[in-house]
Amino acid sequence: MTERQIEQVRRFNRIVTQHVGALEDSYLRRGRPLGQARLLHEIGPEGIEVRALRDRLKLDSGYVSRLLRALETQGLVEVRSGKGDGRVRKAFLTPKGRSERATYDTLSDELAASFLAPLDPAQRDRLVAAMAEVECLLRAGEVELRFEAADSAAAQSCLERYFGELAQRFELGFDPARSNSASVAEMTPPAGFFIVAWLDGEPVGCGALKLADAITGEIKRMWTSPSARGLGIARKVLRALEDKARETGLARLHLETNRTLSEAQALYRREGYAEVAAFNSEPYAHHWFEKRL
Amino acid sequence: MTERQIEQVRRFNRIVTQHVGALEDSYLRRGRPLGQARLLHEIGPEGIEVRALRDRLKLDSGYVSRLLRALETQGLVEVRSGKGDGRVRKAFLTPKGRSERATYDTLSDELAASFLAPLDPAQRDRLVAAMAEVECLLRAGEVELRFEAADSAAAQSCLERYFGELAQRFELGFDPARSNSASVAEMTPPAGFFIVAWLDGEPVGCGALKLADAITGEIKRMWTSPSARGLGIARKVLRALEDKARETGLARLHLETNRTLSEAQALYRREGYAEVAAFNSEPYAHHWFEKRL
DNA sequence: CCAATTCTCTGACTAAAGTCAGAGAATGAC
DNA sequence: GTCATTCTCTGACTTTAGTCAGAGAATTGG
Repeated sequence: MTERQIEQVRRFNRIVTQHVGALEDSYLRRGRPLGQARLLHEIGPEGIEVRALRDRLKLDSGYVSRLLRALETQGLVEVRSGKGDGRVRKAFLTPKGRSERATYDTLSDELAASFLAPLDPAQRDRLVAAMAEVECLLRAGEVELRFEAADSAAAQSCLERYFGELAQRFELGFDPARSNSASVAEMTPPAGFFIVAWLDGEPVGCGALKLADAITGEIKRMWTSPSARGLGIARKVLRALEDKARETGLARLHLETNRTLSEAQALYRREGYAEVAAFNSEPYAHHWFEKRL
Repeated sequence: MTERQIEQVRRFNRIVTQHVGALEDSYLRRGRPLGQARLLHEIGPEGIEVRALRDRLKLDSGYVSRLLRALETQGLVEVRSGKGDGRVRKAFLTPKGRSERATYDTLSDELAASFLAPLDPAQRDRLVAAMAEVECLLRAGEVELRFEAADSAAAQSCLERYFGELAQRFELGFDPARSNSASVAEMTPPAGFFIVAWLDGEPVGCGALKLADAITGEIKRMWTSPSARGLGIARKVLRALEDKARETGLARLHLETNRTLSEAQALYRREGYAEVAAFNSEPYAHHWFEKRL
């Protein structure tokens, strides 16, 4: 990365914190100490466990307790023991607290509007588009890949969602049992690998590498959660699997895909996979690809 | 502005403050109280007058004084009376303070780099471009227009810089005396108007409207500071002058321009000015424009 | 030269933010 | 059933952040 880029990022940081930060502070605290205001926002309409609150805001337990007491005496919050574990207490908004939060919401809208107000419509569109792009790329930067056991909770949750989606998208539905196998055993080292993409502590994508023979690997189970599309997760996963394949000494990778998955095909072509004749009889496949490593 | 836009701005605010804000705090304070850290950054390599410091950070005079004392006892800062006015004191960084600031600089670079690091080169370019766009548009939103007396300090500073630039750009140089007049009197209500664009308390652009006859106005002295180009300032100034012209009951606007000022011509065309035959003998003009209001 | 003003500093505050060491109840492991 | 652990809370702090009133020097306007 170049000096120019770093310079731009720094300038951006400065300007944006000035704008957002300065305004947020004066605007959104509504005369309340920052600590209390933060708590109030963090307690959603569903309530939140006190320990979760502590965790999220990274505050001392005594401090949180005191802040909650303050909000309670203002009649904004109610803390009561939830059902289940009697030690854990949960904070809820009272009606008054809810309306306070609603006011905050309105102000937050106003703050956002104040960014747009001085601009003309064309500039507004540009600003919004650029903000979406920044947001998307910052989030993309937060994605973390980790190889996981194929039978881990995260892996299984990905696979379930993946199969569910295939069932919806394929003309004929999808039944994993009819498809060529990629069993847990086949995706467990050293027979294969399963990788999970994480974002904000949630699994949002996956992919698997299955060693077919001494020189051939198969890419399987490539999936990205709809909530995390457009962040380049699939590409990252694919590249990570390719690295792993190279490391393992493989010379080529195979994969097949269904014609309804056009984004996937575009990705494979972009990443250097060439369409080849069918190398297996996967019933759900319409295209077969190969890449030499 | 639409709900979708506001939603996007809010999401952007949230994400960015999380990223920048959270990191900046823990990263850049280096164990120092925020107030001290802010002061340390604001005292540049040249030193800074204490009152300027107060102004910039909007802090109480007693508070600043105390913070400076704290930095002094840490050996980071030295406060001494400057030459000239004996009341005004100026804060300077000691060598130790300078190195402390250098460390901060490095960390700030690292922070910026941490945004870029997880991305691939194409994504980095996209992020940097989007950040530049956001920065530019946020700054554009901060521009303020004010009608000012044509002989005010701001107006004169703009005009001086404007003439200086013309002298550089025109093949034949530029001598205001040879050019068609737009004297202070002619730009003073009700004979005419002078408008100044402000950004961060600095004049960064100007424009004038001179009433030629009962139905005709002339646009003159359109200029934007090089430091503020690309923010749409000229367009804003032009539109404000047009509004003023309409208000005054004018039916058409005239303006002329030199062939070297191609951006200006593009602007005039975009804003609905049509090129017409020369309506005066301005020696520096190559193109004459008219717009019906 | 005098009076008003400007600039910085100190003393004396208050409020918020945050830390630390337990106490007391509930739970989990064995 | 006992003991260690978990979770929340209170009391007793410290440090930051920020305000206010005024003192004392230097400067400016007339």
